Amino acid sequence: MESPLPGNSSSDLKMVIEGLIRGREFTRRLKEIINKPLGGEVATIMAEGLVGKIMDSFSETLSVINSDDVRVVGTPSSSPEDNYSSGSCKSSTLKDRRGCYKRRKTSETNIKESSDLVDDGHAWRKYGQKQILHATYPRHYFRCTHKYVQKCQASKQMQKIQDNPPLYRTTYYGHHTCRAFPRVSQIILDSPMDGDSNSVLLSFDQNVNHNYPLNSYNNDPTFPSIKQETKDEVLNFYPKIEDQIQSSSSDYFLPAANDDRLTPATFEASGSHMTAVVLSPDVMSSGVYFSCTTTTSNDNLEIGIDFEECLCNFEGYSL
DNA sequence: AGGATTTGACCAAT
DNA sequence: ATTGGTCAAATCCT
Repeated sequence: MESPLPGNSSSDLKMVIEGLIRGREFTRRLKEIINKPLGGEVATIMAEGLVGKIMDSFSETLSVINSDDVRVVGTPSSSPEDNYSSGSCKSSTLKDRRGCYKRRKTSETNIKESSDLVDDGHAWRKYGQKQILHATYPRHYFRCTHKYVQKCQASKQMQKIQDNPPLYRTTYYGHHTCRAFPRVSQIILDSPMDGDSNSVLLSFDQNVNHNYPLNSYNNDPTFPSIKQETKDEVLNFYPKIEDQIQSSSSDYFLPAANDDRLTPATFEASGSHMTAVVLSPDVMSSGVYFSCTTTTSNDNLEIGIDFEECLCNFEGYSL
């Protein structure tokens, strides 16, 4: 099998996986402590220590990911264009281009299944829907909103594969080459890199709902439609983003190397439950992300960090 | 009015 | 011939 990480050393991948495994182990221990009814002060101290270790694992892994263009899953391809067969589009007039397209060949994919439609942080534009043979539910086709403005080739397909309980399959194709960051409200991440594991501050706007609202003119009631990005949501975090898009600057949006404070993240909040998905800008198109869930109840704060998602993306690849 | 979604048509792959 | 992926006009929403 060819290396899953072209342009990236296997030692880096190994470090990422080890960091994730470490994090998972720390999380497991933390869960044990939390589940004990009477932990006392000792348990609190132990829990705090584990949280610190978990955050360290996050930071170390993110720094590795940030330092290189990690590609995680699928079959490597030399360029986005290589994902498509050569089309036979000869006419240049708009009207004559109808039906003229480059059909996707076997390309780099990342398949994800989940029971709910979690916003992956990218701006998608739906361009088609198709009833697939022997499938109960139609398949929905999405392309990156910035496909034409920034020539971003990323696309995805979403399909409901089960109703009760609901299960959705999302297949990602290609990488995001666009410079627009995932939708964020307002994020202040006081980096744990300074060693103070308790100094993580997450600030977000509760009014922004990143879940998928039902669209009134979506003809498929079983499939919620994607929330469209708003200009304000992007500008909140990168005030000059619009100017940069127009000037085609290539560097402005990139956070400084290894600067975790600028790592983009998305948040979902419902009731007392909040999920933060932190993405590395270099790999967010690869579907690599860390999921940190916090649940607040009265005076208690529970923190769970889900490394399973990350590890799943690395499964099947040998170092 | 501008932008996003819907949906039938078109085309390539099988 | 059939099927899946994409295009683009029509439609809808903000």
